[in-house]
Amino acid sequence: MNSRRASPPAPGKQPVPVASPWRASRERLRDRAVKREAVIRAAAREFNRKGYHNTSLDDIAARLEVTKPTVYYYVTSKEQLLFQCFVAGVEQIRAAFRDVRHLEVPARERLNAVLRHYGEAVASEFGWCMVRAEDQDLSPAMSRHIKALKSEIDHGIRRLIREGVQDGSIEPCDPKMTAFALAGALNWIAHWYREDQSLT
Amino acid sequence: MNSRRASPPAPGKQPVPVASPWRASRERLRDRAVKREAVIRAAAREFNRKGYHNTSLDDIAARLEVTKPTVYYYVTSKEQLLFQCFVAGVEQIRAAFRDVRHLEVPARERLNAVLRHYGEAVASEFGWCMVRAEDQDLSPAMSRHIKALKSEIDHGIRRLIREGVQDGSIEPCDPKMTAFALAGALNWIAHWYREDQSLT
DNA sequence: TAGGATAGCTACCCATCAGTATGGTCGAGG
DNA sequence: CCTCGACCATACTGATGGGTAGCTATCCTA
Repeated sequence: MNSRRASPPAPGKQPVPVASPWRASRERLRDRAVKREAVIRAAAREFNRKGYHNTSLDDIAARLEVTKPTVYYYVTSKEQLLFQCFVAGVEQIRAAFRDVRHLEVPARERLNAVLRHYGEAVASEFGWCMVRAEDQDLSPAMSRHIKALKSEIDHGIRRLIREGVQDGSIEPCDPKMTAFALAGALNWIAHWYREDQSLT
Repeated sequence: MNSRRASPPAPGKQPVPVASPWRASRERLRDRAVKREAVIRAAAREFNRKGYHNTSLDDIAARLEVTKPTVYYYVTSKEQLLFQCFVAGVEQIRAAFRDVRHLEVPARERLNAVLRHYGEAVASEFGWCMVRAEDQDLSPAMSRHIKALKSEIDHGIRRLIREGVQDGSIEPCDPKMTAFALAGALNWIAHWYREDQSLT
């Protein structure tokens, strides 16, 4: 459909507002990590736009103005690409938990802070990969890894709810179900990522 | 991977607990509609288990102990299959709205009834197709159709919330955001469809 | 009992796409 | 200069899977 192939004589006119660490072969950066991260971000953007299965590695490569083998130079498989996007998204939430851990405020406020970061992470470009990525698309090993990360976050929320109930800042409720409902409501944000309203 | 091909001499030993309207060629039913519905249900089950893109039409056919062209005898494409699953799921929720419309109880109770049916629909075998089906997987025409159906349900929930706020059975809130949160929390059920607890 | 309609199967086509073999280019160190 | 290695492109493979052509079997009707 869309013309790929960014040949040097004809640079094309693709809608690529995102800066690519490659640009011209002259100014190639040496830094592997930077480029690898750029690959993952580009993959997340494309997955976000078209879905995992509707995105080919050629698409991702074209978005970066390189070719598929270049992508494979930085990641080993498409599956790993999705996995890395997932981890990047989850890491934002884990960071939120760490930031809040040492605060000396009621659990209710800590929960609010975590949920706000949670919502922002879900609304970010990695949000799709976290929420809509099916574990069926991943190998059993990676699926287990992801389940563990998700479970860690879930239990973190439950713990904050329990603490909130204990210190009185949250009215009594079932932590398990409440955590499910909260996570569900926030995850749902990833389905209408259009505006950036923040709420809690 | 898995052996398909249900040849007449060797019926195989697939785990097919679900009754198939075909069984043996001797007792073939005449009823097109029944079989068509069976195809859609089988598709929904497989999509639910393995995801849309990880399910081939051969898988669905094998589950019914028929072959792929037979499936195509009842539906025109895989896309239409997903669409039909979607419609079947949404129809359950629309029915809930119709059932409740004429009740003479506070809006809060009507909302609760609708949400309960909503949750049950999401937890059903069509739940996945409603919640996790990406509109990217469908043609623009079908995508519009689905968006319209979703929007209808969303506005139905908002209307109930507004009415509840007016008659005092629901505390004041932003109907739009509240509807989003409720739908999100319930849709999230489709991600851990394991137990059948009911809650509101 | 011929003929048509229904319903299903075997065998195939072909587009897509993940992943790779191979070779070329550029910069740095000898 | 001249190689070595990092980096990237061209061009391929191989498999999967959506969709189809065409044959066959059964049943209903005239």
